[in-house]
Amino acid sequence: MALACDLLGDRWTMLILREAFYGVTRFDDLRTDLGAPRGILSARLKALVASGILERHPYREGKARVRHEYRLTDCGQELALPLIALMQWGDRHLQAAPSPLHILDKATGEPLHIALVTPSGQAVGPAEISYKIADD
Amino acid sequence: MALACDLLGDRWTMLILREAFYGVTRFDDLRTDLGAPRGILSARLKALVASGILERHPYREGKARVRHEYRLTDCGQELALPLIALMQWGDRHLQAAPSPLHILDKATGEPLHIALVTPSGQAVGPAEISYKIADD
DNA sequence: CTATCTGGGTCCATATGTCAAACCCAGAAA
DNA sequence: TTTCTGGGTTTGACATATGGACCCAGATAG
Repeated sequence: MALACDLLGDRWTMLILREAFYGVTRFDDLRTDLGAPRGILSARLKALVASGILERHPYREGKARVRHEYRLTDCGQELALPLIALMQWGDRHLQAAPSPLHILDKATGEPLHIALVTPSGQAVGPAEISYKIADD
Repeated sequence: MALACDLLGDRWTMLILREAFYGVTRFDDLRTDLGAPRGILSARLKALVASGILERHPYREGKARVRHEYRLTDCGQELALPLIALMQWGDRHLQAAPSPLHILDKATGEPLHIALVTPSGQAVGPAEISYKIADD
């Protein structure tokens, strides 16, 4: 977890990933959306690629020359849960503009929220949880 | 969410909160566990208190003089979900020492993991999720 | 009464990170 | 041949982090 914090624990990385989930994959789009300096953005993207969260994909639009976009890998996709958890916490506890992103069940359209579940997929309330430190 | 990142998105804050969940509440204990410089720790704790995630509680041990400990508020307690989500992601994807903390169902002892659930408490797989941007 | 120890900090000089603006490069268009 | 544009890297001023020295209060020792 210290590693995860090292990797994600700076002002921009989480925001870059949020944009990636929104589908923003191009350098300049990220830059204008986030207002991050080019140098920082470049460094963060490089680090995220190096750690396997993003992948650099070449693409070409019409007959323009080859460009690159940054796509989430599977590993990166799975960061959705922590990110959504953080977003929902922020929406509940920070009196800021709530995030406009709603997460819905594809079939029923019900809103979804983050919780702890048993292996069989049943949610468990905060009161029913116990923590245990492994011996090893 | 930008606010949440601003608040939590630095190298130490998450780690401080992890310690708080482990039950470490005193300045010097935090300092030795994390190896963080005093000044930073002091500043982070102040910020976390100011934003309502921690509370400063006076206490006295025997007849020593009054000290303070930093306890999670309710708002801080709810950060457990994002933190656990991040921890589980790190355990799965970062080849680091896995965190020794296991999260169990108090009744059955089953291991719990983070997921998205419907309002009725049923877990939903990643494939069954749709995202929607609010109009407003 | 003075010296000293300890938890809980603050202060300060330096190393590191962040920022904005300037520069570079490749291919397409003019 | 010059200019434009996406996608960067370099540069040098500025902000933040770091670790060490210093401070303060109450308890205890001499």
